[in-house]
Amino acid sequence: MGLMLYNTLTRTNEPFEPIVPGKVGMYCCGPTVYNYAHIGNLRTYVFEDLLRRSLEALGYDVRHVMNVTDVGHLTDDADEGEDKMEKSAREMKRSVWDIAAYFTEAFFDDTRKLNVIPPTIVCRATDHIPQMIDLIKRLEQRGYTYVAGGNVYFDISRFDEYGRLALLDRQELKAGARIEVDRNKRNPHDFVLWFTRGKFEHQSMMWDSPWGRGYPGWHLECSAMSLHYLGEQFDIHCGGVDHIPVHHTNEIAQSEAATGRKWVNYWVHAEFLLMDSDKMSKSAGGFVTLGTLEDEGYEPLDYRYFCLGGHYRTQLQFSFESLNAARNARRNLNDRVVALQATLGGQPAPAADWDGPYAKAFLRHISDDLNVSRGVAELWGVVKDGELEARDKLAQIAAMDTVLGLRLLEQAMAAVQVDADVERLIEERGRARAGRDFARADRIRDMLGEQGIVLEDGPDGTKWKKVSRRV
RNA sequence: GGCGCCGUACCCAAGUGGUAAGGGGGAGGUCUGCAAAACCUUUAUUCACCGGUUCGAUUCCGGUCGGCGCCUCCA
Repeated sequence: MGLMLYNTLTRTNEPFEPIVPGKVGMYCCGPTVYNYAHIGNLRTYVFEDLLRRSLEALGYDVRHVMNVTDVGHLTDDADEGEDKMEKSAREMKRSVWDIAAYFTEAFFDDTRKLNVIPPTIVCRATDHIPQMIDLIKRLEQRGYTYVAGGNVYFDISRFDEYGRLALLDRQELKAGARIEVDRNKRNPHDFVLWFTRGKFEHQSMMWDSPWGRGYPGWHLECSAMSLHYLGEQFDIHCGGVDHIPVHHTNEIAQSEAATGRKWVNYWVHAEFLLMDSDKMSKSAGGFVTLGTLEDEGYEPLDYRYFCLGGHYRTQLQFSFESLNAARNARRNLNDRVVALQATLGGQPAPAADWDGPYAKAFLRHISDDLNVSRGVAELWGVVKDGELEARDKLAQIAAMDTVLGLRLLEQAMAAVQVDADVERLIEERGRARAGRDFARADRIRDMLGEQGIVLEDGPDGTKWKKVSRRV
């Protein structure tokens, strides 16, 4: 069954056809490492992970490239703003390099906790300055640049297709609506490819270039690195919707001007997470991180499950009430999968089976522009099915979870690891109950409860299971 | 001002030109020393509002009201 993907370039759902059969080149805009990622940022990375896992489930060999922006990102783009890295470094009294290393690590800690598969290649902007300089040279040779006030600019008037992705030609742009127009620019939408020294004081990350010592413009790195790692044409480029009008628009201009050909086939954008009917903003401060959630007693995968509840192209309303619902749902799900695994009596979890009816339906929904909430409904369907054998259920669950990434089987296997001491205590409690020594029986149950072992007395005797800690 | 998106039960959230997935929460029941769990049942005659097209619209079109995003920091 073919994958349909919504392509921002055409604003329609299109059948996905890779350039090379069976292989997918995918570039995702990564974090700017001057602060922790907030959960809104993280939603996008969970979405990208979902896309990657879906492609793999459909049999594609995915080359997933993600950048880490560790330089040259201004608080505004008007040649006036402060460099975010420098600002953060000053505030934390550390070097920009330390800041970058620290927050890069923090970012990957978060994504690992969210069970996001690491990209095939992670590339740092500062490791690819030569590629960026080469790209500017190519643009210069083809006549797409001009130098003004010490900076090298991209001249959008030379690129006819400029703004197609964002439908900019259909907009009456209010240039300078929010910031001062850079007087060096011939067109308000021209953007800087290379900044030279002297623009800002105390700029510590600088490199030599044909245009003077300085540093690259923000958009340049994504073009330079994606061209470097994925070639002059590749399949998918992802990012948040906020990147459509400027960042991705400029990336397209740079890349296609340099190569003279179409660059990316499918542009796929994730919508925002909203906080109190407002988008969550990193720069505005007061944002919620994964650490905040953990401090509140949530597990990272609760947040992943929460993200899976909505479609990636619709704004998702965050609230602790909703996150609670997600946590409860995931606990129920985990408990049920543990119960299924327990019936296998210590045998390993069955291998993923995509041929079952639920798994098939799941894949059909996922293929429909990643309709994951519908997919999750199929997961519940198989879990609650009254006819299927536990083994069949688990095999289909295993298949679906390769896409959902909820670690369902791993947790189930861990939970059913029988601890001899626990078994012994249960037997002891059984004897106490038989002797109607309920005080002693309850004491044992409480003790086990503290270890996350829950007992359930039923007609067939006492069952027990390990559950996630109830906070 | 321009461009784009959205408005579904108590909450989150899918979806379709032919009569509303799923989860959470709530309610009732079975079971039980108690509890928990499990299981069963139940929870939108209705999809912001008003018109239009249609045999039929929540789904298409127009308008109104409300919300959100973008228009050079943002995932």
